[in-house]
Amino acid sequence: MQTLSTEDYLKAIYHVSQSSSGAVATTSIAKQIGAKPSSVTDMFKKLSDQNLVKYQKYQGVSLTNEGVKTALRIIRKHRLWESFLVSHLNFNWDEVHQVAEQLEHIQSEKLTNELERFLDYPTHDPHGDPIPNRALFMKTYNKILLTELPVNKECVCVGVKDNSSDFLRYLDRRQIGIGTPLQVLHREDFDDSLHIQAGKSTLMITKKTAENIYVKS
Amino acid sequence: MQTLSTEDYLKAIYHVSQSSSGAVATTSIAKQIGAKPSSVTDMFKKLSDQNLVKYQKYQGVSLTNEGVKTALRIIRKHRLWESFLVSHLNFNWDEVHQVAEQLEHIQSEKLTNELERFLDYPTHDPHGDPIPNRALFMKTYNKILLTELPVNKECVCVGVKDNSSDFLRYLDRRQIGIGTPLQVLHREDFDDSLHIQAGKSTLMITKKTAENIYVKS
DNA sequence: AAAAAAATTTAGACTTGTCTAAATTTGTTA
DNA sequence: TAACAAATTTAGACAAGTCTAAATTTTTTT
Repeated sequence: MQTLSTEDYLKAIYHVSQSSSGAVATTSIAKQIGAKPSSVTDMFKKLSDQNLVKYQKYQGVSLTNEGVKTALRIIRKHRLWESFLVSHLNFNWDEVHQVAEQLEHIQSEKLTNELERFLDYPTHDPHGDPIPNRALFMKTYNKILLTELPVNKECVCVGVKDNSSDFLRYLDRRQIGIGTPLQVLHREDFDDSLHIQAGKSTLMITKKTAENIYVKS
Repeated sequence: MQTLSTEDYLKAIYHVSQSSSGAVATTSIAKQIGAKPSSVTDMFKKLSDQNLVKYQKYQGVSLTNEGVKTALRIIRKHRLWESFLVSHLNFNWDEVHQVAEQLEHIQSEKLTNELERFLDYPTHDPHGDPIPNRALFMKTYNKILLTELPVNKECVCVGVKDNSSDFLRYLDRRQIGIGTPLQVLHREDFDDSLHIQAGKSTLMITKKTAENIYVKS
């Protein structure tokens, strides 16, 4: 049974370890959590005492099996709640994160499993991220960034890298969402901007936009 | 913006003040919260500093208007979540309390209001307790204890006084729930036990049971 | 490889909410 | 109404989680 704080740390460590290789550094967690590095060191020690991370002074941490499981349980709840908020409570995909950050800490296996059933066992959340099932297994498809897609190849938007409200609302205005069919019509060599087909409309997006959109073909 | 703990105290003070008159005593809150009286005194001072209660040393507390509002906002969330758990997530009425105790602290007006809409503006929770609406107003009907009902008068079960699992599961086994039509067929003078009609079956209940069932006629 | 910079840890302090034990106030009873 | 009992408060301590400032280790640069 974890405290709110340890759960936040485990989740942060999991996310950082996913997007970089090797041990997770003190500073990266400090940034993610919004705490000072000294506080992070303190917490690393506590997590280590509980065998949730492997910690060596000055060398960062890595999650143990138990730590991974705990992190995935929280991520599972987070993404199930996000799905619920969007599908039944009229939240937009840029509004759900803050509330899900709270809901992910609710302790009740029955609640989580019943929520999953109620939502009909969703495999991905509103941002396209995979939802761990009861056994904490999740289906990841072979997604690539839109920048890596060959010109004229058809694909479908399956997720985003940047989850900021600014970006998500921008996509909303461009009518791009999870499931939208996309196709690169032309890549401009000058500034790497792309002319794309998005659903029924054609539009221009910058390189920065394209490298924050995941697609599968 | 309150902490988990202050919210628990405000709710406890509200509940105790509803079931007794005058100021709320330190000990009664200590019992309700499961803390020592000295801790309660500390918290009374903090709540008083925030103008959520009126506190006079050795004289207990009473909620200010702001304190009542805060308590009702928590109770509103608690009862909405209980309703959700029972109506959509297959929880029984004796299982919801513990989870709702956690969910009631989630901070998001949009969430609360959308949940209320999703549930179609329920006026009472699974135990028959009234749910404050957005304006924190709640409809209380003129309920009486089953012990006070005249023999042969028809009525409907609208709530329970004791919310323990033991009692609620007992009622489940007897097939008595919110909305069940009840009628006292005979009151036994010897031990105050009652023969009642509950829905389609007749059964005997003790005085103790009858004085924990609310009905309206 | 020495010096400088960056990252990390330690030490000591603070806040919140809790506790125990002792002191004080209120109430109850003889 | 004096003495006792019960309720309440105070004083001092503790745990969790955080911070700042200083010390230490690692990494990078010259």
